[in-house]
Amino acid sequence: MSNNNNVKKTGTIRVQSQQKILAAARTEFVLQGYKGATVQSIADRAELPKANILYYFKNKENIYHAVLENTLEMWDEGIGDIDPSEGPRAAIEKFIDAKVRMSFKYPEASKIYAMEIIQGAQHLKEFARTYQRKWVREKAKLFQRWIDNGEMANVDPVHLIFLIWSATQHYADFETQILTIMNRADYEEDDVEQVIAFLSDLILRGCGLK
Amino acid sequence: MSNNNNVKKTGTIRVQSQQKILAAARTEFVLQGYKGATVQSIADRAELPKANILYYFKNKENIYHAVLENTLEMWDEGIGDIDPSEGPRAAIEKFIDAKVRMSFKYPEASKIYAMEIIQGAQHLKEFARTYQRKWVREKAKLFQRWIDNGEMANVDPVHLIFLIWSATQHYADFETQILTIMNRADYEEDDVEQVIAFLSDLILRGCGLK
DNA sequence: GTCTATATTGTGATAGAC
DNA sequence: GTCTATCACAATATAGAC
Repeated sequence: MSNNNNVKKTGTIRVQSQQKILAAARTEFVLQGYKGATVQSIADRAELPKANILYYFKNKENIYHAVLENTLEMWDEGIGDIDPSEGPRAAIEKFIDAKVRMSFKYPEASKIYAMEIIQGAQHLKEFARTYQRKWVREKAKLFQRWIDNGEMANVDPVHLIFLIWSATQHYADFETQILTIMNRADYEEDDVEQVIAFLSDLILRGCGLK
Repeated sequence: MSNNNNVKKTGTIRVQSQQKILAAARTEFVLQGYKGATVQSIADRAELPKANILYYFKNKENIYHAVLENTLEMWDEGIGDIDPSEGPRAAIEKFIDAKVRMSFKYPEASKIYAMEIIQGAQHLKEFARTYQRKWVREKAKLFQRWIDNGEMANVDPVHLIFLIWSATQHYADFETQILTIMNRADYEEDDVEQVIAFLSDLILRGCGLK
């Protein structure tokens, strides 16, 4: 009876703390890798005692799982879907647009994902096997139909998807290299639009759509 | 005097052991990350006692440095140079060809490199700042001249280089994902040629060269 | 729900016998 | 040059006081 009235308040602290922990963990996992990121370093970045981290997430692997899940949800939402009726040009344009904006907005999510794949995708083989494979096959079929109808050049649809993935994610994953080469400290407002314009232009022309 | 005659033999063992260690280390660093790869795991993979690893390389960081250097040398050699006199079409074709073959032949080198960049490139900022920046600016100038001469479409040369890098390295770095999506266990002979054909075709057309 | 203290394990690195 | 034994330390995770 004495603490019935602060259930909600407690819940808010819980959610806030978990969010802070996940954000801190994402950064640490990117900078130090899974093994290199210590629970202590995550705690320091989240400005919470180490024991609290383990109170909320039980162990380090659970934190990593939570971070990965979070990342995949983003991947899923951010891409949106392709509307078959709009034709190849609009479809590719929208797809590139969405992926580039995601890369610039959530570079850490892209990096976590990339590292996971590079290291063998131990934690998300199932995701690629089921969800992604299906997604790629569906979209590839759609592109193939457009090719068969003479609406775009005869390019391999699956490799086209890989090309768009790699070219767009590159701006998140290789941020450091790109900025160093361009002699800049950070990306600027214009960069997103410029990259979208460049990639849309080149890829659409490459697909015989310009 | 008693062991004068086996100096050469000893030297060979040294070189052989170092090569075995570097190969094992490269694999471990890719699979487990810098911190996750232990000296013991490298020793096990190289089939040598742990103490021998540290005898040859002093400490773990030195092993990693040696692996990185090795990787950069490959990057350097593999790409070759662009001959300004051969024109944009041959230049881009050769560049794509070289990069794709490298990716399929030395996927681990590409992966090590990618992880290093993603994590902030602490060990090779100098490399990007000096060598790579110069390389990109030189090549970009060359492309710009071709554009100004009307020999190719007006695409941003620096972003074109990024696109070719990302699209080609993708087949090494995201190997796991690509194979899973294509429902295959390994790459096959034909794959290299197919990827080269796809990328050359799309990018050349994208540059107005087809 | 928060935090301190600590048990336990594993790692990098060295000393020293062969 | 090779390898065994060991040290010093850092990490995860838990127990239990508040």
